[in-house]
Amino acid sequence: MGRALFDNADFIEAARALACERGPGAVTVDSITQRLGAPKGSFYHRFASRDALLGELWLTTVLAYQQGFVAAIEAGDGLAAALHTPAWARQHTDDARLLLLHSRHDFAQGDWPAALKRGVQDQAQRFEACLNRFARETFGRAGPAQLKRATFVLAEVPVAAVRGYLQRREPPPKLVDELITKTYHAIVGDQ
Amino acid sequence: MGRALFDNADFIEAARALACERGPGAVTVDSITQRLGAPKGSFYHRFASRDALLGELWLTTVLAYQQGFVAAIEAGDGLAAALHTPAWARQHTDDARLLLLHSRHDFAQGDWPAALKRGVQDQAQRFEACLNRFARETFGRAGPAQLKRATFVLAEVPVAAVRGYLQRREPPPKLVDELITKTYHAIVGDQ
DNA sequence: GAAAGTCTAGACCGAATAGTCTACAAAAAT
DNA sequence: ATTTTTGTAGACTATTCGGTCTAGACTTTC
Repeated sequence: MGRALFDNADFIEAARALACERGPGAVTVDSITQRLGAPKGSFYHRFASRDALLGELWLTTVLAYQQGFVAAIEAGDGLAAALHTPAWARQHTDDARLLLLHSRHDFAQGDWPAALKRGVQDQAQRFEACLNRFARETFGRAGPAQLKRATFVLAEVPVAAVRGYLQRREPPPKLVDELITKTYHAIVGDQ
Repeated sequence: MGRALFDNADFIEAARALACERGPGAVTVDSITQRLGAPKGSFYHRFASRDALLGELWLTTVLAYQQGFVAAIEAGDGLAAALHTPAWARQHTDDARLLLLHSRHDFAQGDWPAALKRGVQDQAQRFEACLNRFARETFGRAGPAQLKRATFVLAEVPVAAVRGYLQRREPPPKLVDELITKTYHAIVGDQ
């Protein structure tokens, strides 16, 4: 055969499924191509390396996640930003498992392609900007302590509250939202 | 030479150092023996497998961590149990990095020796018992919702609050205790 | 319809790594 | 002193995995 039997998305989708089922470590080039019935050459015709594929998978996932978060912050609604994590986890269980159960480092340890590296930097910077903005608006300034408060309330606590359910492949119950909300008010309400 | 140049602890110590510096994935039998200047045969004379060594490392570390936690619960002091995590992280930075920055699964994926498996089960059970006791004493009963509240307040939040500092190899500041304490009161104070 | 470009196909290579095996040296037991 | 036990020593094996390379099939272009 001589014409496209697969496209980039096929490979990424196979990788996503594998990462979700058996963790990022199980995403090998062989396992991807095997699952797809594609030859190895096809893979390397499209992706520079395994890291390139995994990096792309990670970056697109984190961007999808971050979108709603940024929107909530830009709307000035911190609580909505904090509750975005459980909401998103309910809608996109697989992606949430990918993102919140593993660190970026588990995806690609070696040499990311330059384009991806920049993409990740941009993403991290946008996230940081959100935290800064929230810290300023809520605590008056954005020193280290205020930034930690913001991180705690917007990111650390929501992720921690959701993780156990993701591990057991259960949707986070409404109780999670209650815990996040109470924590939010306890920290933001009286700094 | 014919007599013990090394003992079990030497290998475990080398493994701990490697895991702390470069993550559990970098703990290979070769890297351990190389660091120690020991031959491979010496390793396998003492440990059944790489997983056996890593399992032992993980189990001893988690037991050391858990000790203070259990004591606080048995003294009926939930807040002390919640604050045990940052306190322990300050005193045992390396061990804390090991334990709180990686999951048990990162240590040994394959076949744990039976003795270790039982040890881990016992440990998990003791931990679960603590959560149960706290849930009953604090929320009246120990249903799923009360257990989640207990886990959130005693484990998930403290670990989440501390993680960022461990990643950057900084000791968690007092602010962390404040955040944990406020969260604790917000959840426990008015269930 | 010939040439060029695109994609499939999979054998092959080199590095890393868990684990084995045999030889042997020193201490302990007899 | 001799035998047995214990542990050192490291070459060797098997496997897994990322990545390369060459051959060829199909499409597009001219």
